[in-house]
Amino acid sequence: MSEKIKISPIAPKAPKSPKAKKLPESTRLSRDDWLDAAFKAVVEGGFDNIRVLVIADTLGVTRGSFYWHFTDHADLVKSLLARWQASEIALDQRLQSQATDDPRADLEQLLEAALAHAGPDLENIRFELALRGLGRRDPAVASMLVEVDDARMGLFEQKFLRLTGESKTANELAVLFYLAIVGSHQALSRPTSPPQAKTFLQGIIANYLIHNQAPAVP
Amino acid sequence: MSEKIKISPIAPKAPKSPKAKKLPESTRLSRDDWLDAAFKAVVEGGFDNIRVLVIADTLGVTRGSFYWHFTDHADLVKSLLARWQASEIALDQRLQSQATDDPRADLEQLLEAALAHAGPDLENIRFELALRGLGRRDPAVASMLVEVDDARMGLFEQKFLRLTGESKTANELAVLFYLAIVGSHQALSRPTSPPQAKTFLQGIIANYLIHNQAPAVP
DNA sequence: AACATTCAATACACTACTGTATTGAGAAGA
DNA sequence: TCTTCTCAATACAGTAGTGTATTGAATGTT
Repeated sequence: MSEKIKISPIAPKAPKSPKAKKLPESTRLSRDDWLDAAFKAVVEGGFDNIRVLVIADTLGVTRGSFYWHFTDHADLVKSLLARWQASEIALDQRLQSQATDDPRADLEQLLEAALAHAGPDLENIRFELALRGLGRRDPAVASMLVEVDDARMGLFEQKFLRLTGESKTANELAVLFYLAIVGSHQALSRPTSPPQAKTFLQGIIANYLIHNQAPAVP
Repeated sequence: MSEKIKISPIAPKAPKSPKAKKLPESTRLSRDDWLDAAFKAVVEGGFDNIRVLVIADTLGVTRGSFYWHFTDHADLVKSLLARWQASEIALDQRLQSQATDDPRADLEQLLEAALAHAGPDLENIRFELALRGLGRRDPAVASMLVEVDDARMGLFEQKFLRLTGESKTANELAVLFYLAIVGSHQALSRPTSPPQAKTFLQGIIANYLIHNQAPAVP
């Protein structure tokens, strides 16, 4: 073995960073704790903001912890993506199981889920937007997003079909519905967006696309 | 003066990178050349992908050139943003001056501009999405985007007002129109998006929001 | 030709990271 | 108690990037 190492730990004192944030009362960290912290990093600065050194600081530990829970940086990102996708699938299934006999009510609920799913500080929306950003450079991520989007579109289309009875317009309305939701995500994620913005956008979309209240124009 | 430097240029030979891309035939570089290269870097990998060392390589020069044209990295980014905003304002003014007496035709043109403005390989759309990503972390960028969005919304609203004659629905339709456009940007920027996707989305938006062809649902 | 400007190359100093190997401390079992 | 896991700290090595100071080569200018 190599003898190039001779560690003399002079003073293994308190954790050097006094700014350690919301550590769950000096417990050991789990893999999920790291994933949660990485999630927040993404929400705040996109996927390029996942830096294990920085996250370790915010968790109040050193990178020694990280490399025990994960093999490397890529492993962290991969796990984060997997966890998100799984939760997304679960949400879709939950929504599907909650279907009623009123397609309009169902669509309202889907809309509510898409916008209210935002979570505190719009975390989920911001994460998803960051994810779409990553998808623009990473084909694997892109195809994952296509899957998720297709699943959602499937739900939309199914409801609109029951509403219109006609396949083509159902598809078109579903597309428009999807575009409006994605657009809302962008709009809501703007730092200056007021709290009532969500209700406002939600109302417009429901009004025009679900309840078809578009004014008759000559 | 300090005597710590003693440079002995052994062999100042050919530009070390044989992969120098589309350099305009061994001319000296201008500030705009750097901005163009930075633009492409953003299109490909977002604003975090602006690295002067890397861009210098693709341009076939060293960073010595960069630090002549720009004071530092921040200067490059700032200039890039300024250039984009200026071109965006110019586009808006051009569109406004091309107004006809048919608000529907005008809206069609605005839609066309918003989607076809894409440019080769959807460069402009991808740049704008990256910009929105930056806006989520940088308040200054965010407010610049609000300005640009407001200007666009102003155009939309004006046209829809002439169409409906009623202020509230005009605003709502303009919002929906805007949401659909931003959503389209996301959809089109997906790597797997086929070329006819633009026409497809454009048709739906025009159909439902400009020509009001939504099917009557009981 | 002499000179000044413009742009680019080089060397150097520095920072911010990742990854690896090893050690250490505390909890859990035997 | 002794041992074994589990998790975290440390030291070290390496990479990728910024910024700065200086030199150098072309290209005008007079």
